Amino acid sequence: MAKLKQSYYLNSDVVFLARDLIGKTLCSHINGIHTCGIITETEAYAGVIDKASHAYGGRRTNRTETMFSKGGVSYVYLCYGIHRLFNIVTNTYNIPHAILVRGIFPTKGLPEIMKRRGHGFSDTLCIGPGKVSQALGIDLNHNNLSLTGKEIWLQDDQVVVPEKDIQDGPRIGVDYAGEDAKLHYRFWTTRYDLFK
DNA sequence: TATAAGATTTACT
DNA sequence: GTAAATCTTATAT
Repeated sequence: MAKLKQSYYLNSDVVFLARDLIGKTLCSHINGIHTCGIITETEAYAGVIDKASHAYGGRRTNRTETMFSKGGVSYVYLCYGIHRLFNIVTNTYNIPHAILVRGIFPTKGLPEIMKRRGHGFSDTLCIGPGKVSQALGIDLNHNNLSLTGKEIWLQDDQVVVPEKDIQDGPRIGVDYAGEDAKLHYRFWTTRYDLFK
């Protein structure tokens, strides 16, 4: 296994990274439980110029502060008062780019994942941003954590997803963002057979 | 100080 | 298909 280095997250092209993350492995080691999953779906949020981003126009609050950090940390926040959404902060200090992880394919600790989710296995067990966090045991305490640390990290398991099997389209749940809602900043694959 | 809306999921009809 | 759960932030009084 090869843990992704911090330099990987400093890339200034957040859309490129969102696509590149498809097929990478997201891991957590929380409360002594080790779980991993291959990323199957992401969305890019391009900071101050992106109406769908919390940081649009340079908005800076206690919540968005994390996104202004240097790339390579986690951004976890509460959505609808219930769900914890896990993001990967990219680019350099003061550039609030982030990538939302919307789906994973479980590869390690499946029993623990099912227990945390409270459901048996299904194709959609970990598909959906709130479900990903729940499956990996991520909560608000894991905001602003280094992604090269011991609790949460990403690694490259040399899984190759062919270009043609990565699809793109408009982001979900951001209709309020006007023209920016139409941008193809969402990437996903359905080739789960590659990960087995 | 108050109100509306949100990067969602789940259960029920 | 519709609604409920539930809380932070932003905008307005």
